[in-house]
Amino acid sequence: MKSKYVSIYEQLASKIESKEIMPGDYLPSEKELMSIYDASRDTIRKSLVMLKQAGYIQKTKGKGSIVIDIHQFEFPISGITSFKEISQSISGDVSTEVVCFEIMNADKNLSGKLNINLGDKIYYIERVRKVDGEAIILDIDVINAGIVPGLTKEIAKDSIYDYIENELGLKISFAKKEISVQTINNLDKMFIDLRGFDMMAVVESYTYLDDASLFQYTISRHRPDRFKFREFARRDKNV
Amino acid sequence: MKSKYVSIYEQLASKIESKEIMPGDYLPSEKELMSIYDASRDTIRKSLVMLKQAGYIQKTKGKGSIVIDIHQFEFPISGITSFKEISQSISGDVSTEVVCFEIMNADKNLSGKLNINLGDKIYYIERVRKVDGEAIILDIDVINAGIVPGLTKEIAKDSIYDYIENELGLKISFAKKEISVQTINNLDKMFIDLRGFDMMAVVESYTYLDDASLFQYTISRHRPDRFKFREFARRDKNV
DNA sequence: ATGTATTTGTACGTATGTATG
DNA sequence: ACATACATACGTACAAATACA
Repeated sequence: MKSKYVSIYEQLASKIESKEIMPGDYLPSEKELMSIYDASRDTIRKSLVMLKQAGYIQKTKGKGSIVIDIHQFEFPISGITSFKEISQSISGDVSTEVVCFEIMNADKNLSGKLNINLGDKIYYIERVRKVDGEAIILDIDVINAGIVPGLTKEIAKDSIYDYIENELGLKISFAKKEISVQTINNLDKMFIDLRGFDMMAVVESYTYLDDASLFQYTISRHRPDRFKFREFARRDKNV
Repeated sequence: MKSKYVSIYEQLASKIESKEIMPGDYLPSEKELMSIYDASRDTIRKSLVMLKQAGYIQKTKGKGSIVIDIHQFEFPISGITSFKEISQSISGDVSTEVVCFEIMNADKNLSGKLNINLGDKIYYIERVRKVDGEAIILDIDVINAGIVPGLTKEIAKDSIYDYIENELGLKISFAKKEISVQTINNLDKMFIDLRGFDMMAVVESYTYLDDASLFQYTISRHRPDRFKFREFARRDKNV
């Protein structure tokens, strides 16, 4: 059962996405929204906080909530988004090839990354992402098999996140990410259509479930000409 | 006057930073926090939402709020942070050289970036950032002089954000950022100690005040071996 | 310049629902 | 079954910033 304030957030966000409410316009006041959606001020304000954090609106005391123009021309790449989810907004033919799928015992390096004991079961997966037939991304996933059991090569070819959330019913909650630029390595040379590039944009992620357990360490290596990372940030974190 | 929930957030965050409350520990329950800080549940929950968004804690219904270990080893580079603020957490000798400071009329390109009229007054500033004597970052700032008047070369050498917030009393509120990797250009060759690198990590930012006015467009070009961008992201945006 | 209405921000209270142990 | 803890949703009151007559 979805909560009321999330539902109101989604309705307002979709009105903004569809340009029914344009950038520069003010939303109805909180009082008006209360009667429009038959909700208390508390509920409306929670929806507005979500809109604010997501970069849809800017609130000003005494004035109102204005729609800002961040969302109109591009989709966000930041946050926690699976490749399958991202690929839906990419124009072009997208495919995934699973070039390595192993269940193994964690060595010293990998057990450290996942904060588990030496020898614990993990999945080690390498996937190449192709856009319009060109191999441009190499994803290396290390997944704690004690938390995420039953993975198969077929699932890895489709969407691991989909399996975790919809088959296992687990909730992916938060991630720490680190972006850097690194010189190419042997895996890049083997699997990526490098086109002469000698560096790769690298996103390392540690991803956690809602019980704060770390289940995944990912290295995502992108050919630099096809890499773009977008972020919406707020200096003032108040709610 | 700082609000109560922000003050409680700061107290709890500092207890976490200082390891008085360790990762893995649970915070006192909301009920207990109410009596500790003599506050209502609403106020406590606002503080906890801030802690959650900032990556300090994970909340679980029925259990409590556990401290997670994201903040222990590193500071975030993401968000809206001035170079002066970042440099305080860098070990090493940091300096800034203002290699270009001009007030000029916006041409077609720059007026488009700042969403102003052709010919409006802007500041165009180029700054080289050195760490331990080595030039590793080139920052190019285009600032709307109608919104941020009175800039000087001296201010640019110190901190423009400091001037905007503390001298002009304006509030920097949000930014849209885009990270990419680009081949070096003539400015890089002129000002950066390239050490043979032929690409740069580039962060483009559009930064806004709290009245949703766009005042700054920045291109920050980093030598790739010294570039690192960290983000904390949540898949579930509820408040 | 002043006062008033509007709008958002903060703080508190109460009740009920849902997940955990 | 029960107690505990967080989540949602309703309400009230007042403060602070803004807009306007």
